Amino acid sequence: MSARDWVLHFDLDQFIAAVEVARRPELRGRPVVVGGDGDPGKRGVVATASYEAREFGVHSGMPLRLAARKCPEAVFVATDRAAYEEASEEVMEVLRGLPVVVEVVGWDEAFLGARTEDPEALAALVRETVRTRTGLESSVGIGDNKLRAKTATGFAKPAGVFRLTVDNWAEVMAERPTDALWGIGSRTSKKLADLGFRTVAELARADRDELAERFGPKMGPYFWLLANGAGDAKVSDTPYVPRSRSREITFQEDLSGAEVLAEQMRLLARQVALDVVAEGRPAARIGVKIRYAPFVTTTRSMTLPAPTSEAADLERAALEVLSGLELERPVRLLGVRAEFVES
DNA sequence: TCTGGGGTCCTAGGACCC
DNA sequence: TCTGGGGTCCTAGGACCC
Repeated sequence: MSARDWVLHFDLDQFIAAVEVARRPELRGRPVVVGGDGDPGKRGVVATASYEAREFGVHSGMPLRLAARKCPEAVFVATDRAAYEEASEEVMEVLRGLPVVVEVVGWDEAFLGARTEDPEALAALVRETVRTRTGLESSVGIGDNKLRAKTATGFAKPAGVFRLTVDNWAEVMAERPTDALWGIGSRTSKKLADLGFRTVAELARADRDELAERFGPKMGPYFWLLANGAGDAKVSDTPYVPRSRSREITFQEDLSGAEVLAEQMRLLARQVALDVVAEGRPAARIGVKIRYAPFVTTTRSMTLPAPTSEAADLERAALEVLSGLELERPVRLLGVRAEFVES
């Protein structure tokens, strides 16, 4: 067997719940639900449920209130971003100590590039090293590109390894619905079904021009490539450069009135301004998001007269954009986003 | 839905300019 | 006016992911 390039997709198992259990060992083996401020009576959704909680039908994105009804004996824990960022950084450092190129793609995920004869042995080494150094369980997908590695991880979980390449892509994926593909969600899957493409195999045989007609010049052909398992195989450790920074808040009680909302917007804009300064690059655009009580969401944005990192400028711009919106109806969410100058 | 928060990228229409 | 054609920028919204 000869050495060749492989893409591994590394993914921590139930990451957020695992971090909470690690610092509160008495939670091990119990249904744990992390989300919001830990009060299932309040507005908020599940960030991560432990496998024990998932047995009750609790999953990410589910309203906390509903999770509490499905699993009354669950332990509800507040989200603690700083703790997850710290744990994530620790794991990524462990990965960087291994003979792989590490491309971080989220708190709990990274692509690993490596040349090896035995990718399963490498995957086992990665999992074992992370477990002994951090106590966290993980799964690894092995592929000949990022799409297949990422997809493989879904079959590797929990605490396993799975290989998906050109050799078994069709065998594994052909009869699955199109939303099994990374990048096709429920909306697109439904539209594809309306065109007669229900499975990955059907989409793989579709006419690219027809897809471009329906989904646009980039997305249409891209969906076809996904169905055929094609994709980028380059793993890069070049540091990630963010395009934007945003802050948003869902109020526990709906708010309304120009003054009340402007005050909330000032607080959000100041936070974003701090994020912009920390980033060390000026913002070129400011966007405001408002969600009214019936969950109807509107966004408005403006290009700044000149790129800036000044808190006063960003705050003024956010308030100006906000003032163009209907503010007398009950509002459940306000958000603000700063977009950086393209680099 | 009782529906968070932080991101990315694409699309399409209108404005504007030559 | 019986109103070309192409390029670029701006903006709102859609879709997806973790």
